[in-house]
Amino acid sequence: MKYNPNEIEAKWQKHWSENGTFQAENNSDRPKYYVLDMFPYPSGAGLHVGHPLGYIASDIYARFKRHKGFNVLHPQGYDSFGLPAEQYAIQTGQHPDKTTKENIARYRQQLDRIGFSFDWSREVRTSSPDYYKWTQWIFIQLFESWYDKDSDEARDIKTLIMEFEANGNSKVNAVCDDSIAAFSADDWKSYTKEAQERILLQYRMTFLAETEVNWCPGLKTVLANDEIVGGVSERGGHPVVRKKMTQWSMRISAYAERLLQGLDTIDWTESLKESQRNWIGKSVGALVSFKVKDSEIEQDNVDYILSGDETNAYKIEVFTTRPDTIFGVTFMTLAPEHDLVAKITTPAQKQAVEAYIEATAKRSERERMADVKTISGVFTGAYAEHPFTKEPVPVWIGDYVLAGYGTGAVMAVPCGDERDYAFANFYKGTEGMPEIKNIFDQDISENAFGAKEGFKLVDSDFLNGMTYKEASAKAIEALEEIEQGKGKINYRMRDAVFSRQRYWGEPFPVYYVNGLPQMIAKQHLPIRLPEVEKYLPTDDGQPPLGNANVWAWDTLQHAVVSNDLIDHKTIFPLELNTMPGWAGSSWYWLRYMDAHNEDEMVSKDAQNYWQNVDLYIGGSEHATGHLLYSRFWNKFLKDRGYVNQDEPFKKLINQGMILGMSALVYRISGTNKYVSKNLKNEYDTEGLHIDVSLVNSSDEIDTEKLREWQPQFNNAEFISENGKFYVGREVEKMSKRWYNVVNPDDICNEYGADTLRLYEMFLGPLEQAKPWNTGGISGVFGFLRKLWRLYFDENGLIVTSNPASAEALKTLHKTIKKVNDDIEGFSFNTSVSQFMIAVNELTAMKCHERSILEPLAILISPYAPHIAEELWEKLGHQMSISTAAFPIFNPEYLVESNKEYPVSFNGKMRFTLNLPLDLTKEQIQEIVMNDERTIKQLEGRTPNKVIIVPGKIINLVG
RNA sequence: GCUCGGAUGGUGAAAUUGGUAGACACGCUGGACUUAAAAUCCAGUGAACAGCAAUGUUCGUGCGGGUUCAAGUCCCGCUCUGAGUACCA
Repeated sequence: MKYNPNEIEAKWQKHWSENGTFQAENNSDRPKYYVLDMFPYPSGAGLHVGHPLGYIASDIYARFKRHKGFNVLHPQGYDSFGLPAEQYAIQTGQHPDKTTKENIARYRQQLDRIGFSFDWSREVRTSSPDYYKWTQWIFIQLFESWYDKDSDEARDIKTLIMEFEANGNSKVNAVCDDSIAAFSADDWKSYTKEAQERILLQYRMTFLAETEVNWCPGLKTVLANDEIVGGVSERGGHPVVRKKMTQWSMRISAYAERLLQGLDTIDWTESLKESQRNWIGKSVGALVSFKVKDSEIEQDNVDYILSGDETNAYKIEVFTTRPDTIFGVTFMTLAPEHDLVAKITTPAQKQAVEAYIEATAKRSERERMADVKTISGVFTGAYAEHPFTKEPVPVWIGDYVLAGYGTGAVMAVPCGDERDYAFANFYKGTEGMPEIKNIFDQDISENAFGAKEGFKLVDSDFLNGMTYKEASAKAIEALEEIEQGKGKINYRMRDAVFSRQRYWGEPFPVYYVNGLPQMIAKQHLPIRLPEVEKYLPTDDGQPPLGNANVWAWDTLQHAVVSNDLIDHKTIFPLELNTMPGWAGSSWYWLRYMDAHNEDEMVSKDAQNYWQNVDLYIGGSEHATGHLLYSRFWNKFLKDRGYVNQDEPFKKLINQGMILGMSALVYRISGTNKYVSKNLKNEYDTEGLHIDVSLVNSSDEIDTEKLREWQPQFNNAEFISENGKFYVGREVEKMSKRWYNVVNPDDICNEYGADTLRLYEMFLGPLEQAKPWNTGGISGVFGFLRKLWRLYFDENGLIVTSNPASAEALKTLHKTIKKVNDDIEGFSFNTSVSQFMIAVNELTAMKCHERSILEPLAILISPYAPHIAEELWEKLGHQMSISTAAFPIFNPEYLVESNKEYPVSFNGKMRFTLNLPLDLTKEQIQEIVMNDERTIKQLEGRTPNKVIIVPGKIINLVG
């Protein structure tokens, strides 16, 4: 009987599917284990061999845990809202739902061929109304919550209303908009309902606000910070500009500290945690307020006056991480967009300041980023007052200060900050730029002294002689005393914009009454995406949902009705934006626990049982997007009592990317002649990508096939070497564009899924990026055939019930140990090696004993489940091998009586010596010293020292 | 610039708490089987030198130092490279 992968794989895939072999139980006595893959976006291109890498690893782990007696949840689904389907719809007019479903069908087919043990009965799709109903519901929960800093958690908005009714907002310590006016309980009660709603909107966890957003004109939508890479959109590479728009926002900043602290409790790679730490960007320092000299009181600008302060001047608030350097302040710089600029600029400087602001506004974000070297700024003519010395401090504007970080203003201390130093030197000698104040006992003639240690403060009044730590604390204390500052922790992470001007996303369950958002009650969800004729924004710049004709909310019928009926009395317009791509992916792991629950996002029972994800495998590109938002939503849902775990993903592993091996032919420039790779340097050539499937394993191509591949090669002339034509190879990302995509279906057809699975694991460590190279696949395929031949010959099963030899038992137990440890350590490549070693050894022993081959089949089944099932069945078992217990390692079989000792002289290994392990050091030394090879090596010398580590090595020194 | 990884044969890569560097596989070379090829099987394969050979010697884990009886592994200083991030006050 021959090993025929295609036949047995189809058979077992059908069997698993029909029998629901991998369906997880929600109420089981067995311990639970939750293994999750990052669910795919079903693109039109289908899967390439890189996609399954992480899925294979997680599948091995899931199957291993089943063998270990766990009730394993290993689900899969689709992140099926997204821009590509929408853009395809714009081009072709096809409904994104249709193309998405087609793509999903193709993905499913490809996934099924690889033999994953997914529980498909729990499949989720973010674009399915059954699912996004709950995404909408979570949004409503966020709207109905506020963040209480005192209890450090999100709470029901009703508790806030009760507090307002009882005490006004004076005692409320909330994460909310800046500059909320104070009001008393009586004030609150006197406000109209509308005014109250406007105030509440400033406290809600998700809120509507006019915010400066990243607007991408090319995509006609706003983008989140994590969707922008190097100043351009991640998708499409379009430029991005700043623009003010009214948008939904998420108060993720409320969770900054908890998101940071939580990292210490989870088992993720250090680099991933570091990315999140950077993104959160905590800095500890102080808020300092500087009075602007000679400025007139203007009560309409109360925003800029510290509450409780009666002075009648403008104040510039700055954030600094170096309050210790307060006496080094030489000037101040405001961002050009800062609101105070227009108010404090002197008439003499007005023209210059306005010209500068105009010039910076014109420069795109990208230009500003690309060009960080150029120093520019303008003096406003105004002076602020130093809080302690009362000396005048000139106020400048400059685009090195960002409006979006801190307060948009800095106190410039050139002696301690490179940027301030460069700015001061650039404008040295011009009006408004004084001499640099040096408050360090250090030389700053060449560079600023940026370090936080290794100095003593001088010329700093009451801070003299102190270190960074002492002086910072003292300065903050003194600032608090004069009410001109306080200690402050600042986070770089901004609140997340949650509105997108797109069609293919979750609609908001929101309608507007007098411009104020109203939530639609839970029982009327989901609010389904309306049909539109065009998927583009409307002519007057409304998002695509502006094209919908039936997109109004009838508050009496509780139904979506035609826009014509809008009367602003009982029928109101619905929200036109949709939710961003990360909405649906920020809670999907919870839905798998209870995928068909129509009444709840997830039942308490299901959530209590499954808790959170034990192992999550996916790409590192989601470090600051999906993985941060998911942690945020999870913590929010925990605060509100819907989940019981602080963190969604206990352990996380990033699989490395599988890269493509592009093939290039070299064209002699300006001709239609092509030269074989090794001749390319003799000509002036340019490389052209050709399809990798035309190339054999020796990088050789059949030029006739190339002629047929694309018309440009029809009449080409090929200059070969020794009758062969070679292509060049280059490692690049797998992409249609480079013709280097390898489809897993092709590998399954030729070798089978088990070979694909083993080979992807054998390629190297899971986390490492690696190029796809089919060169080594024959070795893995050969291994499976060799494995098969331990069980079968041409005539059938050859397994015996004879007792196993000690040698065979040793091989088996060595393998049990290694494979068990490797899977637990996610070192899948090395266990494939161990399987090969085991099969090579057993073949050499002619071992066909059931007592060896049965456990061996179980060991291999997580990796190569189809062949393992087939062997298991042929060995006479009725139940799926996935129900078999993992073999138990017995160290007794590995006990050795002897050790092949390496004998070294001065650390260099010269020969080995086989000795019983129970010898004492003295006995070993005696034998070694009397060995003729030792005598020869020593040439009559006596070693100074003899190192003997029993069971390890022998080393003679001297 | 900052942060976190990585560097080992022709190739992908192994190497527990420091203890025989290169497991396993690909490729290559030679051989067996075959009319031939494919497939399969067997042997060899880090480099250099010496030897008919068995074998021996030297070098060898990016570079330069150090600790140690012993370093791919630990420490110090570099180079290159991948990824993330960036005027963050």
